[in-house]
Amino acid sequence: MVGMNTPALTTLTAVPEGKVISFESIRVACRNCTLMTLCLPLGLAPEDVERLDSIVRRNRPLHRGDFLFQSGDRFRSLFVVKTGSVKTFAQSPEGGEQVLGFHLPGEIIGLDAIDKDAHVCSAKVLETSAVCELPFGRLEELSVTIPSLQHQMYRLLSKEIAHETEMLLLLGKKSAEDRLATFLLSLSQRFRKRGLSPTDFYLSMSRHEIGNYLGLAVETVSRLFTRFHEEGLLKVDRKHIQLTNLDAIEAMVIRAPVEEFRRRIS
Amino acid sequence: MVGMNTPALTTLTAVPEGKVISFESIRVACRNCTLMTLCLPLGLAPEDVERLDSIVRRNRPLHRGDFLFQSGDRFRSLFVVKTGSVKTFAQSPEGGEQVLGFHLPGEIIGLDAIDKDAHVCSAKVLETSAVCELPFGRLEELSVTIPSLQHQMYRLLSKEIAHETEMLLLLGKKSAEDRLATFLLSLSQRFRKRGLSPTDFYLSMSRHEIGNYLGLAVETVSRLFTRFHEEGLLKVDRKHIQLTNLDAIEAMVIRAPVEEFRRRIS
DNA sequence: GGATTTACTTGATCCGGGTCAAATGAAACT
DNA sequence: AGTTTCATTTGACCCGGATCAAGTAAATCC
Repeated sequence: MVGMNTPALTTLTAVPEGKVISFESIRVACRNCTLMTLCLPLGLAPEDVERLDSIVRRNRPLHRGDFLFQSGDRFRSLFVVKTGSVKTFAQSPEGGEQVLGFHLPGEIIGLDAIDKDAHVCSAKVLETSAVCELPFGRLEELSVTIPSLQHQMYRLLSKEIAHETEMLLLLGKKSAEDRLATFLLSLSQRFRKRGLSPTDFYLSMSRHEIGNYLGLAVETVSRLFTRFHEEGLLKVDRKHIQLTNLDAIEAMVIRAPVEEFRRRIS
Repeated sequence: MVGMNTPALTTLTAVPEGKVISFESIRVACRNCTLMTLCLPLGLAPEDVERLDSIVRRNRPLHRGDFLFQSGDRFRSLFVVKTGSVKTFAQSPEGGEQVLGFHLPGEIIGLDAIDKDAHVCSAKVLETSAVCELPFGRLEELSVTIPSLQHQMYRLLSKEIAHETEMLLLLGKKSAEDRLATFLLSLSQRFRKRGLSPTDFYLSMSRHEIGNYLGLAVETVSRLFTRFHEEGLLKVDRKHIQLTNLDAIEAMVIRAPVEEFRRRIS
């Protein structure tokens, strides 16, 4: 109980469980944040980063199972994952749940709540995580006076749309195999951007959550991991993943749907 | 060749094919536009609507097959459908194509291009349509000086994210039957908002395009239309649809995934 | 440490919907 | 009007992945 927490995705955190994190350690300014290029400040002048910095709230670390917000909550703030990981999901009245995304450090959560001024999905912490809170009212005020911040906000929102479009393509067209490969490749690339190993990492989410996210049954996910392992694409041990043939996985994702193609030669 | 064009979705347009539309007829100000509550001006003061109006470009009508833009094009403007309909789609190098959406009057296209400053999908006109063009640079300048416009832009972008999230849910979880029902219900509701019949309309897109959009084979779409017809849910004649039992279709969409539920009682 | 619970894996079976093939029907072309 | 072309429908068949059913292994609880 005193040891390190699950290593899942937390190479950046590595926080002893049970101890309260020193507030000093997380009270760093945006300017010093390793996520600076991933997060909002991208493309802002130093003085504007300072102003943005002044509205950021750095809350104490959250633990597995904690909610950032729940569907229906009044929308007050955007959240940026600082360390750890968070999943977002929509739930239907009957309890059915659709995982919408897994969010790594530097990624922003809550953009879908601006329109209705209420959260339309829930966000749950997957492992001990630190999260920055950006009160949206303040952010909006600020963006009125900082055109480049406004521009970044537009870009951010637009990027989210483009990203969801990719997911639509994934769920609409690709096979189970393609989906898992795409998922693993996405994680790999995101880890790389964060200076972590793109080939050796821990999953902070369960097989069930992966399946739900990809529109697959748990059993299918499990079988695919086994098959990928047998085919030498990766090594799996519980939540520990090593991508031993990243090229093959990339190739698997790249080669696009061939249906139309085949129709044209015949 | 001289008669009315296909009635598909064009109850608002009804433009004689071959004749150039009088520019006067489309050169109405946003303030008089029937789409005002659907489009950007929502929540803007009259004087701000005027300013917005001044940057809107009203191009001559486009015809079936015309592109608003193609994937890879430099991003310059957002587009608002004024009359008619437009589809957006992403294409993979091999020619595979994924329909991303069908856009009706008042709906905005191109929001996913802001981030990369280039279009990431293509937009093709499905029937004779009028489209307003909003040069994004101008729009951004304007939104710096009009906080409420900025707010509307954030809302708009956020709404698009929330909408795509719903599509993810659809593609990730639901059956073919649910998908088509959801699609028809969505059209119905959008027609209602535009003052058109929610139960009697023409489809401007082909079965193939519907199937592609919903992640289904053409044959499946066709069979479902037949089955829905047999079950008395609707009448189909070519592209003409009459929803004769809207309640049943709604019920079909509402009842959420029950898998988890069943697991819990056992 | 042993018991219970929960997560994951593996095998067997089934079915929704994709694929293939062909017929029919509209629309466009000559 | 007759031909070509493309869209849609319908039928037959098949397969990927869901579902059902155990079995196994971790993690959690006493």
